Amino acid sequence: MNDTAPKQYDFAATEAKWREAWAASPVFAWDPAAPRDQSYVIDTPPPTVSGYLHIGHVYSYTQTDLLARFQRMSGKNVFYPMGFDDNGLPTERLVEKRRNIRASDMTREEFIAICEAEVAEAEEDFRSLIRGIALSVDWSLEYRTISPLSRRISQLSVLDLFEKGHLYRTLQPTLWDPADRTALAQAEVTEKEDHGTMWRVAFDRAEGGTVEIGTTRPELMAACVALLVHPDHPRAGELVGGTAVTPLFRVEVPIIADERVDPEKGTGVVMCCTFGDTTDIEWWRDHGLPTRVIVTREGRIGDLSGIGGAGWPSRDADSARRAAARLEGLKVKAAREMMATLLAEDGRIVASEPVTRMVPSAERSGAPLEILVTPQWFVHVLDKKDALIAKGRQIEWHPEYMRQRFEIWTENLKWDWCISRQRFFGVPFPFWYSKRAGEEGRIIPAHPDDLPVNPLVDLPRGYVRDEVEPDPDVMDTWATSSVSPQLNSHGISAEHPVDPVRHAKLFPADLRPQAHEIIRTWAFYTILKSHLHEGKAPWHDVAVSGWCLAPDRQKMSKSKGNSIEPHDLLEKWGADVVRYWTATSRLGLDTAFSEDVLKIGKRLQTKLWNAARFTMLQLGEFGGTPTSPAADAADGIITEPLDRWILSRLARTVDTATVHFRDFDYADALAAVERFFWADLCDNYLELVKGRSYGEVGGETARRSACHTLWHALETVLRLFAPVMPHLTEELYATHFPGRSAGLGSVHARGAWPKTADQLIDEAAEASGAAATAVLAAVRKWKSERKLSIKAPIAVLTIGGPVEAVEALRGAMADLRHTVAAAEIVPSGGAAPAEAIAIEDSPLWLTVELARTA
RNA sequence: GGGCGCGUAGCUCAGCGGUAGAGCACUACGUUGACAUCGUAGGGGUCACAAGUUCGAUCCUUGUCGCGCCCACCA
Repeated sequence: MNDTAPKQYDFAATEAKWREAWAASPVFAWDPAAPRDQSYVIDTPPPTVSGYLHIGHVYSYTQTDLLARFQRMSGKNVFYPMGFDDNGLPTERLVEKRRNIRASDMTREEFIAICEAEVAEAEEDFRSLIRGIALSVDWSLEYRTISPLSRRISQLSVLDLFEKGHLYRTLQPTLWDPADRTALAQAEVTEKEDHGTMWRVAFDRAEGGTVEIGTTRPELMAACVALLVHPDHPRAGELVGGTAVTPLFRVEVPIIADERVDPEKGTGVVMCCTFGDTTDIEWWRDHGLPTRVIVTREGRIGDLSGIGGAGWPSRDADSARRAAARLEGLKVKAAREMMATLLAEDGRIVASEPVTRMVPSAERSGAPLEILVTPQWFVHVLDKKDALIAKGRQIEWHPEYMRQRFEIWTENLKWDWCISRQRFFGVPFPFWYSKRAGEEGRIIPAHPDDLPVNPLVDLPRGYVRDEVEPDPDVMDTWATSSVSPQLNSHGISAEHPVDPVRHAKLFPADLRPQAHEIIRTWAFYTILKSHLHEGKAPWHDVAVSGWCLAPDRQKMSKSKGNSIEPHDLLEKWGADVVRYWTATSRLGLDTAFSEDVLKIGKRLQTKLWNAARFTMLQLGEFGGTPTSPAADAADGIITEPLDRWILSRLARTVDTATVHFRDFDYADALAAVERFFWADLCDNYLELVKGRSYGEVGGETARRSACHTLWHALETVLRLFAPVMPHLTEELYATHFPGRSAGLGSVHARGAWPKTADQLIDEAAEASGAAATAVLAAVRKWKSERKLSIKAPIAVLTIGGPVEAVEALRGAMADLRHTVAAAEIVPSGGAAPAEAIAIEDSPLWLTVELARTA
């Protein structure tokens, strides 16, 4: 026993000490030899190396760590890796911003080299933060989505999808980000409010007269391929089947009836351009309209010289050329203004009014999207919605309502998943296109054994350089991160094993922790890939964390100036207190940052430190060798009712905490442990047992019972708090329970969680304890109301009430007498006298006769 | 426009068909052998609003309002 612990807890020094110790210890290591049913596999979110560390990382990663630590302490062989999602567009954007460069201004190799360097630096920041908050990850499992193995597995994934017919390459209208100059998937689209103008433009009709359309994008006029009108439009009969002539370009376009036109909007007549929005695609496809794309990959109006040519006839080629000359090369937005001017000059603008609407924009760059026709790789998803929703239902979502986000997103999908990106820092597609005579254009997949390949450098088996055209694209970053379970398990499918033994042990995983805003991306794509590769759900549970909001409940952001730097937070409070704060908020719920909660954590830390010191003080030279509460009780060591009471309360706390943790309710688990520690143990038991532990009340047997109980109570409480406050509990455990600590290796070790079977339940003793604490509280209150010291001596304390209630107190009388400073306690079987004080939540009453003091 | 979540003491949050809870903050008193404290007591809430179901609603139903998020074909 060691009672020479410093009076105050130095969190900074202690946390630093254990950080180092854990780094060198195997306590968090996954054991590859252990059987699957003993393992708990976590599909850790690999943070996107796209920016800065924020408090949200601390918040959500810590919550996962609580669950990981519980599982490990419960005996599971926890697979808890850390990964970095370092490839892809997000990283490229970070690099371009930090280095003030453009990927397009240099060779691909140069740019990738810069990315690698920048990423290494950003990852080190993450590692430092993750160590700082004491995530119990096994660093030997660290992975990066750009590593050779990850590239190999990502390419295997694509190859497997290709072979199974889930992947196709096609030239079709696709969402396009003109700022980053790449195709995008639906999940990367966000709506942005835009203030624009609705113009009413008059088209001439071939049949004579005019027809007015409404548009917010006149710059697409040259791409107009039809006018559409609702069949119930008042002029439908007159217009449908006729021909309109576009202003300026003087191109004839058909007027078509279609139910999808909203008669209430604009003029009730709309122009279909290739392509202004997704409805245009439907009209274009359904009515077999020509393709006249005029916007370039850079978001400018391209070459319009085709107008007036054979495939694109114009009634007035000169007029078309004059308009084209003013427009070509302009960015879309400038072209819009120019077109408005040209139309006005031509007397075509009937009216214009300002409108505010939501425009689909790229999530990353913020640029309004275009729809271009480019060759891209797609994964079939639209025909698998039902199967995916069914897969989602095999997974338990925490909280349950988050499942809906997945289902709503899945149901509303409009596009297959475009996974090719015209970017650089990513995983290339393992494909070439044949130029060999007789098979021109044939897709040549890489041989699986050759992966990873870079088709720009490598060649497919049996071909020479001149015979192939390499696929130049890289994969969407989600196409690689969506196989994060497989990046860890080292396998994709039965057809493409990498390490079948490991894969069988790690896939499917047990837990996917993640934030709610990426349900539509990361969760969705991961479920999709697992389904397509092996027909399985990728995990058993999904734990969705909420956000950390600023104290004003606004979203934290640098620009608003209301954000809190993780490093400042850790420096001020220490990791354990920060972890306490995150442990008090539940999964899925957004939480306002609150210093008050940190203060409570700080107070708990201090209290735990002092309670441990005090317990050790009481144990003094205690040389016993406690085993477990249950065993010590069976051996006749735990004899006193109050000892049996606190151990019974402890047993119930262990049970409650265990149940809550299993149910992902770490916050409720913590609350139960706190309640026990603060109220039962500190406020009551430690006070009640003082006399006995000092040898002033009862004999040697009673003292021994107290010492064993104190020992068990503290030892168990430390283990219960261990997931939340790892440094403090490790320090106290190692200091005060060196034997146990050495035996386990750490308070955090596999199997260190208290076992229900080791606990002692004694209902009779619980009744005694409840009665004793009720009396204690009543006497405290009585003294407090009289402004007396708690220590004020009592001559006679009379306790009466029903026989069983008084009887329940019997074994606790000596402890109670000492604690309330009473010379004598008299049990009474009689009726309560007039001056008797009722005791709350108890049938007992009492009377107090104060000692005469000099 | 649809959906989901939230709206409980000044603050952060529990609770949930039967006379409202915790911690923080505030006030008063006490400070006892661990406690840069701790303990006891106190003030403070028409549980967003309205209607309904019920013997009884903060809790169930419906509607309204506010906040946030997700989704939506945005001409």
